[in-house]
Formats: sequence, C-alpha cells, structure tokens
Amino acid sequence: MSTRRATISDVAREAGVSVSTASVVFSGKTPTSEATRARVITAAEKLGYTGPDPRAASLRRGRSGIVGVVFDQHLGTAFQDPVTTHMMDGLAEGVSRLGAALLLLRDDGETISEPSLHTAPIDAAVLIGCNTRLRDSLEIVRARGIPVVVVEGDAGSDIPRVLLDNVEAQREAARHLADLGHRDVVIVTLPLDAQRRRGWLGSDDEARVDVTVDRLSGARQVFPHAPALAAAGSSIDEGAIAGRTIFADPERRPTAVIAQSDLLAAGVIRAAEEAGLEVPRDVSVTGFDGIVVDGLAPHVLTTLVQPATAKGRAAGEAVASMLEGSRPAGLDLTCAFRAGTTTAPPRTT
Amino acid sequence: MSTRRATISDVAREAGVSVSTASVVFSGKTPTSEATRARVITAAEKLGYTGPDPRAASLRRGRSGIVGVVFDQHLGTAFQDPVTTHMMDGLAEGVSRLGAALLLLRDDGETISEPSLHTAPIDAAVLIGCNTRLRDSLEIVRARGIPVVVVEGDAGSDIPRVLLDNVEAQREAARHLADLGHRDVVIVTLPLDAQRRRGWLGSDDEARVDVTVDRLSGARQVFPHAPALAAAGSSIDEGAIAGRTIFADPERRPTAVIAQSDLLAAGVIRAAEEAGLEVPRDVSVTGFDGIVVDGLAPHVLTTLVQPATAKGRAAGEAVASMLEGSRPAGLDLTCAFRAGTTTAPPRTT
DNA sequence: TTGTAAGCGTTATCAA
DNA sequence: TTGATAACGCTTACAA
Repeated sequence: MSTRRATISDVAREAGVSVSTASVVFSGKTPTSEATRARVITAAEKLGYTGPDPRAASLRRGRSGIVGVVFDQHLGTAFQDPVTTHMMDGLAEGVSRLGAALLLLRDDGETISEPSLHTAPIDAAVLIGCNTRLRDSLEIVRARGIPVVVVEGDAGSDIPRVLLDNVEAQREAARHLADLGHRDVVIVTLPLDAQRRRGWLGSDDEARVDVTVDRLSGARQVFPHAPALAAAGSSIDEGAIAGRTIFADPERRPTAVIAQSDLLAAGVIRAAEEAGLEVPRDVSVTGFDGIVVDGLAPHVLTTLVQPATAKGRAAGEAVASMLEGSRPAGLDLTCAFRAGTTTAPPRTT
Repeated sequence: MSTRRATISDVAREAGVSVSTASVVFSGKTPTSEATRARVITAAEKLGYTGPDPRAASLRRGRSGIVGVVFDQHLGTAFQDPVTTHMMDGLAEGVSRLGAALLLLRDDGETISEPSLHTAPIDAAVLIGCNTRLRDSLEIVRARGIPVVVVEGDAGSDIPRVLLDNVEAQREAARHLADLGHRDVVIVTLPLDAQRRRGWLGSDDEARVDVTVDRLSGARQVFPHAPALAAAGSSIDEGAIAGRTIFADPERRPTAVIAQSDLLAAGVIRAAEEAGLEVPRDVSVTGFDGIVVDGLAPHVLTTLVQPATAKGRAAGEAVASMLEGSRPAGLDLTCAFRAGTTTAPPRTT
C-alpha cells in the first residue's frame, strides 16, 4: 500500500481518455458521451479515485470554498452564548448558496501557529465580536485582498457590515421603564473590552466594545445618570454577580435594572430573588436578545428580540454576493420590543 | 486596480533574487543572508505581497492545515449543548500543536452544495455525534484516505476513537440510587436516533445512538426493568417535557429519575417542582456530564462529571499524531461520580 | 464530443 | 547562501 493516491491522469490513462475529458466527467461542466463517462467512472472506481484533490482544484480555480469566521475569544466561550450559536446557524445557511464551509479562526492577537488569519485558505472572512482587536484582524484580511463582512462592529464606511439598531432598541426598553414610572435605574453592561473587568463604570468612555457602547448610549438617552455596572461576560452567572452587587444594600436598591443581554437579565432576576425581592413587583428587569433562556420560567423577560439567525444569514449572504462580484451595502436589522412579565410600575412605598 | 495580486516571483524579480530564495525567506526553512532577506521583505512590502498563497502552498506541501469536524445536526443545535462547546474548545487546543484550524462540516446525509465531506480540503477529520449516519461519513473519509478520529462512537476496531466509560459511569450512578434504597426508578434517555422521537421505549433496542445505548445499558445493570422515556434532545426544556410525563400520575411516581444528561436532569427537577414535589425529598434525580447548568442553583446535581474538554483535546491530539505518522490507540476517558444535593433515600411513607 | 497545452503559485531537490 | 528546475494535481481556453 505504499503507492501514492491515484490522480486524475491515472484515471484518464486507465479509461483511455485525456485528462481534460476525465476532469470534465467529474465537474460536469461540459457534456460528455454516456460511454466515456461510464468508462471514466469505472476507471476511477478501479483505482480508488474519489474525486479531484481539493487543494489542486482550489489553486487552479482561485477559490477554496471556505469562509473564515473570526472570533476574538475562546471558541468555547463564544459558543456559550445562544446569540452566537444562532448566528452561526444563520451564517452556515447564508454561505450555503455559495456552497462554502466555515473555518473557525480565533484572533488572539498573536497567533504563533498556523494557519491563522494570515495564512488560512479562505475566500472571504466574517468578523465577529467587534472589539478593538477587530481593527487588526480587519487589516490583515484586507491586506490579503480578501472580501470581509463585519457583524455588529464599526469597521469604516467601506466595509459591508451587518448591524443591529442597538441604540434605538435599547432606548425603547429604557423608555418603557420610564413610562412605567421608573426613575431609579441601574444598567448592567456587557464586557467593556478584552480585559472584561467587572465593576461600576466611572465613565461611559470605558466601554470599547461597539455593542456595549451602543446599548449603553441608547439607555443613556432616557436615563443619562443611571449607574452602570460592567459584567465580565454574557451569562446568567455574570448577571447574578452583578445583581448581588446591585441588591446588596437595601437602602440603595433601584426600582429597575436594564441588562444588556437576556442572560445577564436572568442572572439579575435570580439575584433579586435571592435578596428576597419579587420581580416585577419590587424590581423590574429588562433584557436584550430575545433568546430562550432555559430555566427562566415562569418569567417572560421584557426584552428586545434581535434576529440572531437573520444576522448570521445576512452576513453569509453578503459574503456570498461579494464573492460573486457585487458590493453589498451594509444591512441594518432591527430588534423588536417584547413586553414580558418582568417589568411593572415601581412599587409605591 | 485591475492588476492581479503579486506572486512570489514578482517579489523575487523586484528584489533581484530567484524565486526559491524568496520562498525560503518567507518559510525560513533555509538560512539566508540578512541582506537578501531584507531586500526580499522590502520588495514584498512594495508590491503588497502578504505571503505565500495558501492554496498553492497546500498543493505543493500536500497539507492544508485544516481539520474537519463533522456534526450530524444543525450547528446551532450542536452548539447549544455545553458538552459540545467544551469539546470544541479542547479540540481547538488539541490540534493547535499542528497549527491547524477547524472546519465545520455538517453531514446531513445528502449535501448538495460543496465543499462537503467529499471535497473539503482537510488533512484529517473528527467525527462527532455518533449515530447511525456516522458510518456513511466514515466511509467517505476513509475512501479519501484521510485520517479520522471518532469521538464517542463505535467505528470499528481500526479507527482511533476517544471514548467515555459511559456504561460503568452510569452504572455507578444507578448503584448509588440503589444503595440509597430506590427501587422505583425511571430513566430519561438522550435521543434514540436521528428521528428524535419522544416517548416510552418499548424495547432498549430502539436506541441507536451509541451514547444513549451505553448509558442505558449501564443503568440496566442495576435496574433491569426500569421504564425508559426518550427525550428529543439534550436540553432543560426536553427534560421538563419528560418530567411532566413522568410526574403526571401521582399514583405512579417513581422515587428516582436517572437522566442521561445534566440538562435533562435540570428539566426533570423543574417538572418535579412544578408538580409540587421536593427534590431530593420526594424524588431523587441524577444527571450526566457534570456541566455547569446555568440556573439550577441552589441544587447541586448528583451526576457523572465527564472530561468534555479533555475529550476534545484528546481527539485533537490523536489527529495530530496521525498526521505525524503514528497510529494512536484509542483513548478511554473516565467520568467521575459526584454526589450532589439532588439524591437522598426515598421517602418512607 | 474529445484532446492539446498552458498555466495556477508554491516548495523541494539538487547543483553551483 | 543562492539559483535553476521540476513537480504538486487540476481546470479551462481553444483547437480538432
């Protein structure tokens, strides 16, 4: 078994046809007679040839059929967020018209090993996560001349991007709370930057991640002076940590909490209940994302439902059309406000 | 801007050296004088050459630096399970010594679009999920002569695989319940096959997925006649659905439930509480996986802690060593029993 | 419908 | 330390 794998020219020789004919039989790009086709197939089977070597084909064609998805954190961490997994689902679907597969790439600043963003055989890239590191990744990809789409991040005007109306959506939720009569509100934010420091914000400028910044600014339009507390990630446990901080002092409890994600909101609710508070009677809580939080029942979160799958699909389709030569405009997706059972007027004491 | 991208020979010409010299400057595989090196780098920068084209390099080298990960379900669904995401994390780490990236591939039986398992430029493959479809995927990959590792599935003796001691581990949990005095037990299983039908099992033979089969058989060694109820997936909600079925009839409530995953167990617990039962006083529940179930507190699940990340890492390392020429033996990982607060002796009525 | 021939951009080998 | 040259395996004008 030390013989090398059969190539298309082996098959052609065996079938008694030229290589180009054999090639065409496999690609189907040119009609062939049934007889030669059969001969080629038979020869291929005999030699154990399973089809063109994708490496050679991609060199020749100038396409690999692979789209890189770039994360700025551990894959495990990224996938722990349902929004990300839904987006991946949509992305997979979106690039499928291209027949492309997704290559997981992590941009951790200094990748020693290959293939990194520098060397991966990708036809296009989708950048996710969108913090400050995004710029570097973007630079690498652009230098390589690879089409790129950015999801929820500011990439400069000439890069197609898929955006959410984070500012407006979050403002709507804040407005909802204000309309209910809340004045004493605390904001729980997503991570501020790659450091993921927990704690109260001294200034809104500390937030560097676009999503965080935008949602914060939306809330600020209604509650300019509400204290903001940063979480280190988007999870129920992080929300609970923030919630415990918020509800620690009975004297200074807010009447409502604006959480920048549903997972955070679920954690805040849990912390509230631990502190003996009833939601929404004692404290109202809003989330963001509109995901199904496994384990939150019977509460129905008041939240902004974002089209996570659509976001991924849009990114995938944008990539597909760039590869087909057009320059897609960015796409702005909108979130839908959903009133749930976790908000109510503040208790009048 | 209509000029094609610069190639290494453009760079060589610009720098006044041969292509082979330019090539080694980039690969670093052969020493070069500092002077030529600098000339080449300068020329590359001037021409906007960002390094060798990965497609050409991979053709020449016979390696793409990509490892395919094959799922048998929607990516979104697969990633909803923390065990999978942890495994992906480990996998990413395991292949990193190879410097490989992960290509997400879905084997949905009949992939029309490319690149599929048939055509993706992968150096090796890791098969996950392990149901009946596994066989087909395996066949495809083997025909291509690509090294493959199977995670938690029976692939025939000559395929390296990473296995868990599902049978023994589950038996240990069952034994724990029996030792506590439980006799009236119900088993909630993971999906039986690709159909994912919910409901009571007529016969254990209905289970086709290896993990399900093994965990069932472990429980059977202690409780040969316990009724088994199949869930349609591994989630809290699926567990709750099963739990509601189990606790529907107050006359026939078991004193303990063996759930084949932690998520299912969490759902069963929720259903029990909905039915006015207290865990573990009225009913004991065991899980499997040892993941952190966001939202389960204050309960600590009695469960089998599986090394999910290690499983992925082992698979990645196995792939790496196969690519380096050796034939790794399969690896058997063991689960650790963890007694939590969700099991207790049955209530003596 | 089939064949000829020219690359695709690299890297490995070997000689200088 | 550098250079000439031959693959790597395939696809696609273009010609027959």
